[in-house]
Amino acid sequence: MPELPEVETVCQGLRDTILEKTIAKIKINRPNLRYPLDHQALSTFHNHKITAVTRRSKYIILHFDRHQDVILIHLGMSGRIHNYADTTVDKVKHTHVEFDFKDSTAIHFIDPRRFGFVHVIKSTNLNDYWHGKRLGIEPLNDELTATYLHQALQVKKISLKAALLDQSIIAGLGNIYVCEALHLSKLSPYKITNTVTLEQCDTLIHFIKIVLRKAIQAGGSTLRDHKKVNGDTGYFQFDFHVYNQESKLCRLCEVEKIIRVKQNGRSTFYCTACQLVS
DNA sequence: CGCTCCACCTGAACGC
DNA sequence: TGCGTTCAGGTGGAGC
Repeated sequence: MPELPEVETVCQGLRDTILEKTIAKIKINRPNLRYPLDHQALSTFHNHKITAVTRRSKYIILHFDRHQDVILIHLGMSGRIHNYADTTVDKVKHTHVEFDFKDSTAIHFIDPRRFGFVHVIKSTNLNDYWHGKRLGIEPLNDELTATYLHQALQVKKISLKAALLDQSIIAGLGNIYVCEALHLSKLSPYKITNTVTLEQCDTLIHFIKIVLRKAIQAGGSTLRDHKKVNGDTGYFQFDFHVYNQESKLCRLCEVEKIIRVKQNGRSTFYCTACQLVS
Protein backbone atom coordinates (compact mmCIF):
# COMPACT_ATOMS: atom_id res chain seq x y z
CA MET A 1 0.00 0.00 0.00
CA PRO A 2 1.82 2.78 1.37
CA GLU A 3 4.18 5.49 0.52
CA LEU A 4 4.62 8.58 2.65
CA PRO A 5 1.19 10.15 1.94
CA GLU A 6 -0.67 6.94 2.74
CA VAL A 7 1.28 6.44 5.97
CA GLU A 8 0.71 10.09 6.93
CA THR A 9 -3.02 9.65 6.27
CA VAL A 10 -3.08 6.65 8.59
CA CYS A 11 -1.17 8.60 11.26
CA GLN A 12 -3.62 11.49 11.07
CA GLY A 13 -6.52 9.06 11.38
CA LEU A 14 -4.88 7.46 14.40
CA ARG A 15 -4.39 10.86 16.03
CA ASP A 16 -8.12 11.49 15.61
CA THR A 17 -9.07 8.19 17.18
CA ILE A 18 -6.58 6.74 19.65
CA LEU A 19 -4.74 9.63 21.32
CA GLU A 20 -5.13 9.55 25.09
CA LYS A 21 -6.57 6.06 24.98
CA THR A 22 -5.21 3.39 27.28
CA ILE A 23 -4.31 -0.07 26.02
CA ALA A 24 -6.25 -2.86 27.67
CA LYS A 25 -4.69 -5.70 25.72
CA ILE A 26 -2.60 -6.31 22.62
CA LYS A 27 -3.58 -9.56 20.92
CA ILE A 28 -1.28 -11.28 18.46
CA ASN A 29 -2.94 -13.65 16.03
CA ARG A 30 0.19 -14.71 14.18
CA PRO A 31 3.71 -15.29 15.53
CA ASN A 32 5.45 -13.37 12.80
CA LEU A 33 4.91 -10.90 10.01
CA ARG A 34 8.03 -9.85 8.13
CA TYR A 35 9.82 -10.27 11.45
CA PRO A 36 8.84 -12.21 14.59
CA LEU A 37 6.48 -10.35 16.90
CA ASP A 38 7.78 -9.81 20.42
CA HIS A 39 4.82 -10.95 22.50
CA GLN A 40 6.50 -10.17 25.78
CA ALA A 41 7.62 -6.67 24.80
CA LEU A 42 4.17 -5.81 23.44
CA SER A 43 2.47 -6.97 26.64
CA THR A 44 4.38 -4.32 28.59
CA PHE A 45 2.13 -1.68 26.99
CA HIS A 46 -0.97 -2.95 28.74
CA ASN A 47 -2.42 -0.15 30.91
CA HIS A 48 -0.33 2.49 29.17
CA LYS A 49 -1.79 5.54 27.49
CA ILE A 50 -0.98 6.65 23.91
CA THR A 51 0.42 10.16 24.08
CA ALA A 52 1.49 10.75 20.47
CA VAL A 53 1.43 9.24 17.00
CA THR A 54 4.30 10.32 14.76
CA ARG A 55 5.76 9.31 11.42
CA ARG A 56 9.30 8.88 10.09
CA SER A 57 9.49 7.96 6.41
CA LYS A 58 6.99 5.11 6.01
CA TYR A 59 7.09 4.12 9.68
CA ILE A 60 4.31 4.84 12.18
CA ILE A 61 5.47 5.46 15.76
CA LEU A 62 3.19 5.08 18.78
CA HIS A 63 4.40 6.89 21.91
CA PHE A 64 3.19 6.08 25.43
CA ASP A 65 2.86 7.62 28.83
CA ARG A 66 5.28 6.28 31.47
CA HIS A 67 6.94 3.87 29.04
CA GLN A 68 10.50 4.00 27.78
CA ASP A 69 9.67 2.13 24.56
CA VAL A 70 7.74 3.04 21.40
CA ILE A 71 5.83 0.78 19.04
CA LEU A 72 6.95 1.00 15.41
CA ILE A 73 4.57 -0.11 12.70
CA HIS A 74 5.46 -0.57 9.05
CA LEU A 75 2.66 -1.34 6.61
CA GLY A 76 4.78 -3.09 3.99
CA MET A 77 2.94 -3.36 0.68
CA SER A 78 -0.55 -4.35 1.78
CA GLY A 79 -0.80 -3.37 5.44
CA ARG A 80 -3.54 -1.20 6.85
CA ILE A 81 -4.88 -0.16 10.23
CA HIS A 82 -8.58 -0.08 10.95
CA ASN A 83 -10.37 1.57 13.83
CA TYR A 84 -13.30 -0.28 15.43
CA ALA A 85 -15.97 1.14 17.71
CA ASP A 86 -15.93 -1.98 19.84
CA THR A 87 -13.58 -4.83 20.62
CA THR A 88 -16.02 -7.59 19.83
CA VAL A 89 -16.42 -7.01 16.08
CA ASP A 90 -15.72 -9.88 13.71
CA LYS A 91 -12.19 -9.42 12.50
CA VAL A 92 -11.46 -9.48 8.79
CA LYS A 93 -9.09 -12.00 7.22
CA HIS A 94 -5.40 -11.26 7.81
CA THR A 95 -5.92 -9.36 11.05
CA HIS A 96 -2.58 -10.07 12.70
CA VAL A 97 -2.46 -7.71 15.68
CA GLU A 98 -5.35 -6.25 17.71
CA PHE A 99 -4.94 -3.29 20.04
CA ASP A 100 -7.89 -3.23 22.45
CA PHE A 101 -8.45 -0.07 24.48
CA LYS A 102 -9.95 0.37 27.92
CA ASP A 103 -12.95 2.20 26.45
CA SER A 104 -13.78 -0.94 24.46
CA THR A 105 -12.68 0.48 21.11
CA ALA A 106 -9.90 -1.15 19.12
CA ILE A 107 -7.54 -0.81 16.19
CA HIS A 108 -6.49 -3.78 14.08
CA PHE A 109 -3.36 -4.28 11.99
CA ILE A 110 -4.36 -6.10 8.79
CA ASP A 111 -1.78 -7.22 6.23
CA PRO A 112 -2.48 -9.95 3.63
CA ARG A 113 1.06 -10.10 2.23
CA ARG A 114 2.74 -9.79 5.61
CA PHE A 115 5.58 -7.59 4.39
CA GLY A 116 4.75 -5.24 7.24
CA PHE A 117 5.92 -5.50 10.83
CA VAL A 118 5.45 -4.29 14.40
CA HIS A 119 8.55 -3.57 16.47
CA VAL A 120 9.16 -2.45 20.03
CA ILE A 121 12.11 -0.07 20.32
CA LYS A 122 13.58 1.95 23.17
CA SER A 123 12.77 5.61 22.55
CA THR A 124 16.38 6.51 23.14
CA ASN A 125 17.45 4.03 20.44
CA LEU A 126 15.19 5.46 17.73
CA ASN A 127 17.90 7.51 16.08
CA ASP A 128 20.21 4.51 16.02
CA TYR A 129 17.40 2.51 14.48
CA TRP A 130 16.92 5.02 11.65
CA HIS A 131 20.65 5.16 11.20
CA GLY A 132 20.79 1.36 10.91
CA LYS A 133 18.07 1.47 8.28
CA ARG A 134 20.11 4.10 6.41
CA LEU A 135 17.14 6.44 6.30
CA GLY A 136 17.73 9.71 4.46
CA ILE A 137 15.94 12.98 5.07
CA GLU A 138 12.23 13.69 5.11
CA PRO A 139 11.02 15.11 1.78
CA LEU A 140 8.60 17.56 3.42
CA ASN A 141 11.32 18.85 5.69
CA ASP A 142 13.22 22.07 4.98
CA GLU A 143 16.37 19.94 5.15
CA LEU A 144 15.57 18.74 1.65
CA THR A 145 17.36 21.36 -0.39
CA ALA A 146 18.60 21.42 -3.98
CA THR A 147 22.16 21.47 -2.68
CA TYR A 148 21.61 18.35 -0.60
CA LEU A 149 19.97 16.43 -3.44
CA HIS A 150 22.51 17.59 -6.01
CA GLN A 151 25.37 16.45 -3.81
CA ALA A 152 23.73 13.08 -3.21
CA LEU A 153 23.04 12.51 -6.91
CA GLN A 154 26.45 13.64 -8.08
CA VAL A 155 28.30 10.83 -6.33
CA LYS A 156 26.15 8.17 -8.00
CA LYS A 157 25.77 6.82 -11.49
CA ILE A 158 22.36 5.25 -11.49
CA SER A 159 19.02 6.20 -13.02
CA LEU A 160 17.21 9.12 -11.43
CA LYS A 161 14.24 6.81 -10.86
CA ALA A 162 16.36 4.38 -8.84
CA ALA A 163 17.96 7.22 -6.88
CA LEU A 164 14.62 8.68 -5.83
CA LEU A 165 13.47 5.25 -4.68
CA ASP A 166 16.64 4.95 -2.60
CA GLN A 167 15.44 5.60 0.96
CA SER A 168 18.94 6.60 2.09
CA ILE A 169 18.76 9.76 -0.04
CA ILE A 170 15.13 10.82 0.46
CA ALA A 171 13.07 8.72 2.86
CA GLY A 172 9.43 8.07 2.11
CA LEU A 173 9.06 8.17 -1.66
CA GLY A 174 7.85 5.07 -3.49
CA ASN A 175 7.02 4.02 -7.02
CA ILE A 176 3.88 6.14 -7.48
CA TYR A 177 5.15 9.48 -6.26
CA VAL A 178 8.55 9.12 -7.90
CA CYS A 179 6.83 8.60 -11.28
CA GLU A 180 4.53 11.55 -10.65
CA ALA A 181 7.28 13.91 -9.46
CA LEU A 182 9.56 13.05 -12.40
CA HIS A 183 6.76 13.77 -14.83
CA LEU A 184 5.86 17.14 -13.30
CA SER A 185 9.57 18.00 -13.32
CA LYS A 186 9.87 16.95 -16.97
CA LEU A 187 12.84 14.75 -16.18
CA SER A 188 13.46 11.33 -17.66
CA PRO A 189 13.43 8.41 -15.24
CA TYR A 190 16.46 7.17 -17.19
CA LYS A 191 18.54 10.30 -16.65
CA ILE A 192 21.80 9.38 -14.96
CA THR A 193 22.15 10.94 -11.55
CA ASN A 194 25.48 12.68 -12.02
CA THR A 195 24.09 14.61 -15.00
CA VAL A 196 21.28 16.22 -12.98
CA THR A 197 21.93 19.94 -12.52
CA LEU A 198 21.39 21.97 -9.39
CA GLU A 199 18.48 23.75 -11.08
CA GLN A 200 16.88 20.46 -12.00
CA CYS A 201 17.23 19.34 -8.39
CA ASP A 202 15.43 22.50 -7.37
CA THR A 203 12.57 21.76 -9.75
CA LEU A 204 12.44 18.15 -8.64
CA ILE A 205 12.22 19.07 -4.97
CA HIS A 206 9.53 21.62 -5.72
CA PHE A 207 7.33 19.00 -7.38
CA ILE A 208 8.11 16.24 -4.89
CA LYS A 209 6.78 18.47 -2.12
CA ILE A 210 3.76 19.52 -4.14
CA VAL A 211 2.75 16.02 -5.13
CA LEU A 212 3.19 14.67 -1.60
CA ARG A 213 1.20 17.50 -0.04
CA LYS A 214 -1.63 17.10 -2.53
CA ALA A 215 -1.69 13.37 -1.98
CA ILE A 216 -1.87 13.80 1.79
CA GLN A 217 -4.75 16.25 1.36
CA ALA A 218 -6.52 13.67 -0.79
CA GLY A 219 -6.07 10.98 1.87
CA GLY A 220 -3.47 9.10 -0.15
CA SER A 221 -3.96 6.82 -3.15
CA THR A 222 -6.15 3.75 -2.93
CA LEU A 223 -5.09 1.18 -5.51
CA ARG A 224 -6.31 -1.84 -3.61
CA ASP A 225 -5.30 -2.04 0.02
CA HIS A 226 -4.92 1.49 1.29
CA LYS A 227 -7.74 2.72 3.48
CA LYS A 228 -7.96 5.42 6.10
CA VAL A 229 -8.39 4.08 9.62
CA ASN A 230 -12.14 4.78 9.37
CA GLY A 231 -12.34 2.60 6.27
CA ASP A 232 -12.64 5.40 3.69
CA THR A 233 -10.51 5.21 0.55
CA GLY A 234 -8.07 7.92 -0.49
CA TYR A 235 -8.71 9.60 -3.79
CA PHE A 236 -5.35 10.85 -5.06
CA GLN A 237 -5.38 7.99 -7.61
CA PHE A 238 -7.80 10.14 -9.60
CA ASP A 239 -5.10 12.81 -9.85
CA PHE A 240 -2.40 10.55 -11.26
CA HIS A 241 -0.73 12.05 -14.34
CA VAL A 242 1.31 8.98 -15.23
CA TYR A 243 1.08 6.18 -12.68
CA ASN A 244 -1.26 3.48 -14.03
CA GLN A 245 -2.07 5.82 -16.95
CA GLU A 246 -0.48 3.71 -19.68
CA SER A 247 -1.67 4.70 -23.20
CA LYS A 248 -3.56 7.72 -21.88
CA LEU A 249 -2.76 11.15 -23.27
CA CYS A 250 -0.03 13.03 -21.38
CA ARG A 251 -1.62 15.81 -19.36
CA LEU A 252 1.34 18.13 -19.94
CA CYS A 253 1.82 18.03 -23.72
CA GLU A 254 -1.56 16.53 -24.64
CA VAL A 255 0.11 14.95 -27.67
CA GLU A 256 2.09 11.93 -26.59
CA LYS A 257 0.70 8.90 -24.79
CA ILE A 258 2.04 7.74 -21.44
CA ILE A 259 4.09 4.59 -21.73
CA ARG A 260 4.99 1.92 -19.23
CA VAL A 261 8.46 0.44 -19.03
CA LYS A 262 10.35 -1.74 -16.60
CA GLN A 263 13.20 -0.27 -14.57
CA ASN A 264 15.01 -2.32 -11.92
CA GLY A 265 12.16 -4.79 -12.01
CA ARG A 266 9.46 -2.21 -11.34
CA SER A 267 7.02 -0.37 -13.57
CA THR A 268 7.85 3.17 -14.60
CA PHE A 269 5.23 5.34 -16.30
CA TYR A 270 6.31 8.42 -18.23
CA CYS A 271 5.92 10.66 -21.27
CA THR A 272 8.72 10.30 -23.82
CA ALA A 273 8.00 13.75 -25.25
CA CYS A 274 7.98 15.74 -22.01
CA GLN A 275 10.47 13.89 -19.88
CA LEU A 276 13.88 14.45 -21.36
CA VAL A 277 17.24 12.98 -20.51
CA SER A 278 19.04 16.28 -21.11
C1' DC B 1 31.99 -0.96 -2.71
C1' DG B 2 28.14 0.12 -5.82
C1' DC B 3 24.63 -1.61 -7.99
C1' DT B 4 20.96 -4.99 -9.71
C1' DC B 5 18.07 -8.73 -8.87
C1' DC B 6 15.15 -11.52 -6.36
C1' DA B 7 12.70 -13.37 -2.47
C1' DC B 8 9.45 -12.53 0.90
C1' DC B 9 3.58 -13.30 0.61
C1' DT B 10 -1.44 -13.18 -0.91
C1' DG B 11 -4.84 -12.11 -4.10
C1' DA B 12 -6.65 -9.89 -8.17
C1' DA B 13 -6.77 -9.66 -13.09
C1' DC B 14 -6.13 -11.62 -17.35
C1' DG B 15 -5.46 -15.14 -21.22
C1' DC B 16 -6.47 -19.54 -22.86
C1' DT C 1 -15.22 -22.85 -14.69
C1' DG C 2 -10.54 -23.50 -14.00
C1' DC C 3 -5.88 -23.33 -14.45
C1' DG C 4 -1.56 -20.91 -15.27
C1' DT C 5 0.79 -16.53 -15.50
C1' DT C 6 1.75 -11.93 -14.22
C1' DC C 7 1.54 -8.08 -11.42
C1' DA C 8 1.14 -5.07 -7.08
C1' DG C 9 2.25 0.70 -3.03
C1' DG C 10 8.46 -2.02 0.18
C1' DT C 11 12.60 -3.80 1.99
C1' DG C 12 16.91 -5.90 2.38
C1' DG C 13 20.10 -9.72 1.54
C1' DA C 14 22.66 -12.30 -2.09
C1' DG C 15 25.56 -12.01 -5.68
C1' DC C 16 27.79 -9.89 -9.57
